[in-house]
Amino acid sequence: MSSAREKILKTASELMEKQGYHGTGLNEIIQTSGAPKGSLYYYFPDGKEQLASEAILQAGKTVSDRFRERTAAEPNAAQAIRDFLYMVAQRMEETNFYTGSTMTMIAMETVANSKRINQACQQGYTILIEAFRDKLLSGGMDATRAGDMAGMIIAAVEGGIILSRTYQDANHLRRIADHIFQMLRVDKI
Amino acid sequence: MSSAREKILKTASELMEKQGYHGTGLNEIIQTSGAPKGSLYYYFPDGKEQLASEAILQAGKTVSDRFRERTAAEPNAAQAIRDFLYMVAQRMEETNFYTGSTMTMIAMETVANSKRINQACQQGYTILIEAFRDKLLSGGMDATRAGDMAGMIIAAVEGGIILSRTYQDANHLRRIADHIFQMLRVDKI
DNA sequence: GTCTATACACTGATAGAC
DNA sequence: GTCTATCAGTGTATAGAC
Repeated sequence: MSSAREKILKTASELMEKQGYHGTGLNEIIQTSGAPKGSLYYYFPDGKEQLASEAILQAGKTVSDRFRERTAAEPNAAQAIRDFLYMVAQRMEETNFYTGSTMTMIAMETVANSKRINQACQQGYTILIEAFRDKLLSGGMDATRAGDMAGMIIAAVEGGIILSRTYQDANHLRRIADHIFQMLRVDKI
Repeated sequence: MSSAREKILKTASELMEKQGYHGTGLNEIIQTSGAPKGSLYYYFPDGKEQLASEAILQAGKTVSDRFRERTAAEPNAAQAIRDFLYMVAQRMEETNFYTGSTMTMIAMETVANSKRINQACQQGYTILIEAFRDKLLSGGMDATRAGDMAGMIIAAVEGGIILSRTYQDANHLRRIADHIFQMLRVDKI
């Protein structure tokens, strides 16, 4: 895998997470990444749409992989999920609330315009929901409820990230995490 | 209140709800609204930033007013909230999932760039959360829990709107609504 | 209050040399 | 693979006539 390609993709992901799809220019991506300008359309012949699609998919995979890693050691699913969300909250604080959800913004911005990006967002969310669902399954929750709850959790967390980012206060997300924890304790998993 | 000013504000609100802040141009707003072009900077001397700030505040007020109206007749708070959210879900279906949250996208896009817009978003969310909190209070919930639950509900609903919009399926939001209903039934309000 | 015209930066994208 | 130069279009914003 080429280094220039990786740098461009990583920078695009970070900038779009902070400023959104339309708020991030290709020139800005090139300058920030330090990658050679001629490389952009060489590695991403379909331009910005392709770049965003790949950035979203990568972001979804990265988060779900990280979730699986960080929660592997904790068999208590409720506890594991809360711990992970607290980690996300702390990361938001450490990054001036610019991080948290690469997908949310791009998903909202581009529904009306790009089928391709929309499909990438759907895949990204699906991967993420599956990771949470699997953790609930491993805790002994039945399949139907696990799928339902995983979707619920992702929705609440996305909302919590939005509020935390808007109010610049990660405690909104932490309260969501606590609530999810209480909710899951009922299932004794 | 001038008609041209209102038309510009309304159109800006609708377009930004669909395409986001950076995805919506001032020329597009003028053309779509049919308002005279010379009026934009006459009524909004601070340009796009002012326009977005006012659009957000108005959107927050509109939604919270509508919530208070539609839920006034139903004394059961849990039922009232669910009914309202089902109405939002139906409206999303009727508008090709372009509606649902004027604030979310703009809030996320502009945190890094505009203090003014960010404050408008905070106010908008606060107004909205208060409307839900008041309904819970009127149902007999104690103040601390009502404030907490209102924030939780808004977060879950925002997340539900994001998923519904991304997957083009309003049932994501309806499932959230059902879950909130179950959750509130525990409080017997 | 509304009009036209326009300034100037920046956008995504392409061409052709090396 | 990477470079430079450049395209046409659009972005926000302003000036000055009416």
